[in-house]
Amino acid sequence: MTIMPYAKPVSEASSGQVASLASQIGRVAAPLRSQVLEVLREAILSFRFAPGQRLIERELIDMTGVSRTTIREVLRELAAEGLVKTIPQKGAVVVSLTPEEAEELYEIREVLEGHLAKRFVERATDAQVVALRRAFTQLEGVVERQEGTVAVLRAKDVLYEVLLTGAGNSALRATLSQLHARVSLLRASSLASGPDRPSEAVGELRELVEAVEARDARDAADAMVAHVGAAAGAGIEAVRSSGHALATAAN
Amino acid sequence: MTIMPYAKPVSEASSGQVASLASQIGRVAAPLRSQVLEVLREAILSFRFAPGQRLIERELIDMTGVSRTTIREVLRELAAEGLVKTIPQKGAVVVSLTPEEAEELYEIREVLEGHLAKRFVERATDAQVVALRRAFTQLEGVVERQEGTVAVLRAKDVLYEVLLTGAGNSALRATLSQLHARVSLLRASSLASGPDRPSEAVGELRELVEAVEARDARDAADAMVAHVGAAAGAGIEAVRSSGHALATAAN
DNA sequence: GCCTGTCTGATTGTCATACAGTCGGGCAAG
DNA sequence: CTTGCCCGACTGTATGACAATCAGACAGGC
Repeated sequence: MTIMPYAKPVSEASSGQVASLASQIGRVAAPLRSQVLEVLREAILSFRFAPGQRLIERELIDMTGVSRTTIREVLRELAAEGLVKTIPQKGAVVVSLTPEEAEELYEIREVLEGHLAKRFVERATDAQVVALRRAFTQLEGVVERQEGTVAVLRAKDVLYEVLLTGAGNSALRATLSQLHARVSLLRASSLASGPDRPSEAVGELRELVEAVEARDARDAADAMVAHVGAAAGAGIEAVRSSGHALATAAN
Repeated sequence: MTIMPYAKPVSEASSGQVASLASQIGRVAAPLRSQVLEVLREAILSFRFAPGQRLIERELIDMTGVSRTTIREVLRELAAEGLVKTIPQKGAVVVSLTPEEAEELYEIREVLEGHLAKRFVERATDAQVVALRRAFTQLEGVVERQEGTVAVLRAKDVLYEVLLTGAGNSALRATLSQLHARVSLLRASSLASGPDRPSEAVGELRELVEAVEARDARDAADAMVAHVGAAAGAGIEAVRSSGHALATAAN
């Protein structure tokens, strides 16, 4: 895992209209830091770093090839995101959720995603509703054809993306992203989920999509709440059983 | 503003049962970093650093007396909290909210605080309900006696604290704290609020307290939503008028 | 054999310094 | 007045260093 300093001639864009140009020009500027942040975040969420594992600065330096300064700043950001916990004199440790904490997070998600659904119904354009249906159909296909957990997660992400965009509240998007990231710390190696949570989820989401197409905000919110609630049940159940804080891809 | 490195011979305790003892022993260790973080956060929220103001590392170093390493790590944390925005090649700038962003934040607060009220009704002990009433009475007194904005804010904080504790969801607490911090970036120097938002707020909160005492979760949630909604209206209105992103202590 | 005091290595917390890259603004030339 | 160059101010990143702390090994005493 080596990060070439300024390897990719990409640019994180400074702002506004220039952004699009910047990428064409090949201006970089994507601070090394943000690249490292992405790499580590990804590593945590994909469980290459297991929950509870210590993240030793020296090792991260060796892995990434960047300096300690950079690593430390990244660790602060990860800590603020809730993916890592910093123990004084001990350093960073990948967060591992207790069932109680998981429950709390799901509780918040339920509320916010209910709102998300409601807002989507209220604000989304017809095109966005169509996009939602399309994303759902896609997900449905992936689940039916049993293309594997990763594919399912990717399809779900797309669907979520549609919802978040359609709801038009970037603060909500940011908040939910963070919650999702933290919750997904549950989904560990033991990808042996419950019976077949995926197909159940599809059923729940179908309700959502139909409510949205009917432009019924309340039904949509209810469907979403039900969905998250079910996911929470499955997820937390899995955590409780599988010993520590490892769970499944309940959602 | 000088932070004595390890000024207080305190140490942040390692864990568990020792913690309580540690404080007696006077062991600290509160990493310098966290002290600086608090100082800067406070400085931002109290508008000693105005929204939009650049936070130049060198100056922060001079102000606090800590090294650049520490300052930079703190800035990353503040950025993750949403109090500061980092512009590539330009550094940290105190966030200044646009009316739209403010609206988005209030929207989320509305949802989450409605839930907070509901949860409080469902989970709080009788003692906590009494504490809520007490906090409210206190606030009421402060507002009536016109003891000033600071006193009002402090009284509100107490009331919130009771709610958050009673609701028993620490993730919710963390999320809301962050939202509150960001929203309060609106409340700038121009403390000339609307007509008399404070007393209106008291009225709204009375509804809340009464609903709670009646153990009516739905009413409590509604009251809270109404309260936040009103605060949002006042706050955002103030922002729009007072030019940039300065507003009032609407709430 | 079990408990306790001590030593040591591994790591973090913090600091000082250095240097390239970038941005903004001033200054000079056309 | 516009264009282009130069400089100073900062950030982004790297490096080396040192004190403090913690965990575990180790040895000595009861």
